[in-house]
Amino acid sequence: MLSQSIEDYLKAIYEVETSEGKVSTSALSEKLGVSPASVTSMMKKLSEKKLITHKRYQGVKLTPAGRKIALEIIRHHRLIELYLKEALGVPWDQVHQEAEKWEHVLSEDLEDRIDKFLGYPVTDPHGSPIPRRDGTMIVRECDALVDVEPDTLVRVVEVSDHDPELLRYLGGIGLYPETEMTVVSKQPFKGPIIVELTGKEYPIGRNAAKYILVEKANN
Amino acid sequence: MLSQSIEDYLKAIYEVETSEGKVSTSALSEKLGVSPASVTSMMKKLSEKKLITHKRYQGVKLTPAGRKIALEIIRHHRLIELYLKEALGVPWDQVHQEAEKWEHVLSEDLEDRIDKFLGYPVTDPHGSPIPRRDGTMIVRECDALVDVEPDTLVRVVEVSDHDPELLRYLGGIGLYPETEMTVVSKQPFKGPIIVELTGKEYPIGRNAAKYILVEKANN
DNA sequence: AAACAAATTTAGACAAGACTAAAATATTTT
DNA sequence: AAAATATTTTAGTCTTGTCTAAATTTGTTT
Repeated sequence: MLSQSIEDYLKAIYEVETSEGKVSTSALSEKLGVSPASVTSMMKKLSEKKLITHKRYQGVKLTPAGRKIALEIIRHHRLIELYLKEALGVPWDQVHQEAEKWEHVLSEDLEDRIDKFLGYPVTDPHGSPIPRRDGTMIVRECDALVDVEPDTLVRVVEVSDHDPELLRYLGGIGLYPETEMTVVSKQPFKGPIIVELTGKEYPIGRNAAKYILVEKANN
Repeated sequence: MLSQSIEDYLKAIYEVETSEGKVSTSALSEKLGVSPASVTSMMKKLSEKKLITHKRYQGVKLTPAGRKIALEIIRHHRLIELYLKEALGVPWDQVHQEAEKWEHVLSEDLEDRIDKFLGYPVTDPHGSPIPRRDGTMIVRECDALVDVEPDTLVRVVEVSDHDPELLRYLGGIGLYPETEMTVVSKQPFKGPIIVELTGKEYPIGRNAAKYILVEKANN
């Protein structure tokens, strides 16, 4: 059995690996809220357990075994997020923090029951794909909203679940996965991006727009 | 925030206090599966936090603050047990171990949602009363099955949730809380107790019968 | 290419919570 | 009531996961 700490590190490594390619000590340090020194000492332990490969002063990489565990935890996390929303009506900005704790103590049996209850879902409430039990996961082509040219009709694919305040704002304007909207303009001087949905225009900050993934809608 | 360990100790102290009156180091040691020395050192910590009172070589007692926390954890535990059974169909012999882990990471908000979903229930799947949010709990008069005289019609009130095998046996013969049955006989030489329900007779070991609480049915 | 800055690792300390072995106290037996 | 036994506590150690401060390596300037 792996400790909650180890599971958290593996998950963080997976996420950094996916979003940035390279996994540096400082990236993990910031993501996990621990000191760089703590990260290094955990990296040593994970190397010994053959869950990652680590070259001193270069980054870190998951081994297949490490990746499998990371995906199991992420599967727990995302199933729980969706379950809490569907079964108990927890708002989408709150499901993340609840899942963050529960994911580490979910049994395989309960995982299967939840999966079945939800009808073997493919994405969580934020549009993130749910890894399958066998450790595979569907990857979709999509762009960050911040990179989309004005006058494009897009469909929201995924929204990062890490900032509850952003999620509340987006929920408030009706912006969810599957929502279609038009990018109206990008204000100059790093100003906000203006999108139009349900006939109204809303501003979305450049920084927030990095965390909203969209695909071009075939209009 | 209290550690999971501290919560487990407080819960164990509450349970021993309720079932045996005196709370000894050795009782906690056995219940928690840790050495007596570990118990003593934790007792020191809990005393400093004013959650228990501890007289050297005499036992230990919960303070009102300690009892409140113990009851909060037990409330979590029992709500979760019932929720898992009702919402996800987890069999009653498995809900305990799942709740044992989840109880420590359940938020107040989710606790309330589950409570509401279940219609503000009063007992868990084993018939144990669920403490209310304010720390009060209904106590019922009942006898251990092992102490009941033959030829009595009784109603099952509560069954201990600690032995999955016993629960599977009892479930198999249809013995649940609320079930009515007749104590037919007590076999000599510490032999089993014979009960009759749904027209059939079943043996129940003396030891198991200590953990089945019943009340006389007004027949 | 040397100097500076940034990132990473090492060294050493600490808190929590467990352990074993030995000492102290209670309890039971004779 | 003294001896024997059982229980509890103390003393000291270990592991996990964190920290700070200092040393090392890498990357970036000039």
